[in-house]
Amino acid sequence: MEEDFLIEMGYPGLTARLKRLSDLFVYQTKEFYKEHNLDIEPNWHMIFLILKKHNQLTVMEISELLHLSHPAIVKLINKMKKKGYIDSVKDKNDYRKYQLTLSKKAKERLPVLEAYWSAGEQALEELLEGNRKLLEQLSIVEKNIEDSDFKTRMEQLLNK
Amino acid sequence: MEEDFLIEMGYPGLTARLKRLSDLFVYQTKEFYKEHNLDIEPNWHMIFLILKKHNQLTVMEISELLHLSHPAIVKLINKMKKKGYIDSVKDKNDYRKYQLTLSKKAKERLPVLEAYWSAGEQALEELLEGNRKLLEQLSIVEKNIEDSDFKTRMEQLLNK
DNA sequence: ACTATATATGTAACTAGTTACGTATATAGT
DNA sequence: ACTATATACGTAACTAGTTACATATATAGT
Repeated sequence: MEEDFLIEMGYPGLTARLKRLSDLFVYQTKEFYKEHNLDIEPNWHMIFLILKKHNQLTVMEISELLHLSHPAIVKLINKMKKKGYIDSVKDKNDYRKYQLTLSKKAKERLPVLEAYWSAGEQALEELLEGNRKLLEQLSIVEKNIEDSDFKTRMEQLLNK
Repeated sequence: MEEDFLIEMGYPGLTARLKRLSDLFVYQTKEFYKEHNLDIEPNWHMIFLILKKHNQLTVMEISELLHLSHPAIVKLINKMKKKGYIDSVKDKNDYRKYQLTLSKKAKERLPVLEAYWSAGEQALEELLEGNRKLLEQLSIVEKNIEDSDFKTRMEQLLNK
């Protein structure tokens, strides 16, 4: 491996390495979809899966299940609606909410999409050399952040 | 840990988890700096360190050492210049290049900044429970991508 | 010396997230 | 029943990266 200063930096290089790797996956997946004329975007995958499992969810429910902010979900869902992959009906018991489901078009497309997602999953398995250590290490960090977040820890360590 | 669908997804949830975690570090570090009235941004750290080590670099050299695109570096450097942390002089042998160095102000600020960076590094060590497994697993993925990138692998696996 | 190609920097439009704020509706307390 | 507070969704402005394209200068080939 040629010189990579983010690796050389050690711990402080981690944040940028996480982003760099995530971006690489996103942009290459986007290219992959484009070349195969799939009319979807990389981060729609999680919405397809979550609605396949739960059938019907609101923006806030998706936001909580994914631990992402609700405006992130709103933007995602709006794009998917525009392309006809999501149906949205006003909740009859609570007029603030919209119940979201996969459209007929989305359900029909699923088998085709799953072939491409499967290739992506296998490629990732190759890159991780067939083990889940990276996922496990991430889970450890995620769990520890729930106990006490990064900023809180920095503040405490600064006052020592 | 309460339900987290990105974790439940397994491999396909990885991309979003990397971004989610990176974003959390960035936004909390930004807050941390703001509350302590440090006039810097989180990703400037790597520029301070790389120029401290190499003394003088061009945009392209930084871009290559960090494995980031050159426009990313241009934006970063322009902000740092505006705040007076970077000096930039036209190269006398090659008028396309600008040689970048840390300004006097930057060098004077370093000892103060290092105390805050140290708190960040220790907080990260806590979150990783004092081992470098996450960094090592990332290195494995980064190395494998150099051999054959994610998209190439997806294409090959799709045609099987 | 001239021309073609390569390199360094800069700019525009994009991705996928964030926080801060606004508006509509629902719920709880008196 | 009225009012205060909480919740759901939406929008704006931001972060930190990307690719695609433009321009200036340098270098190589004839």
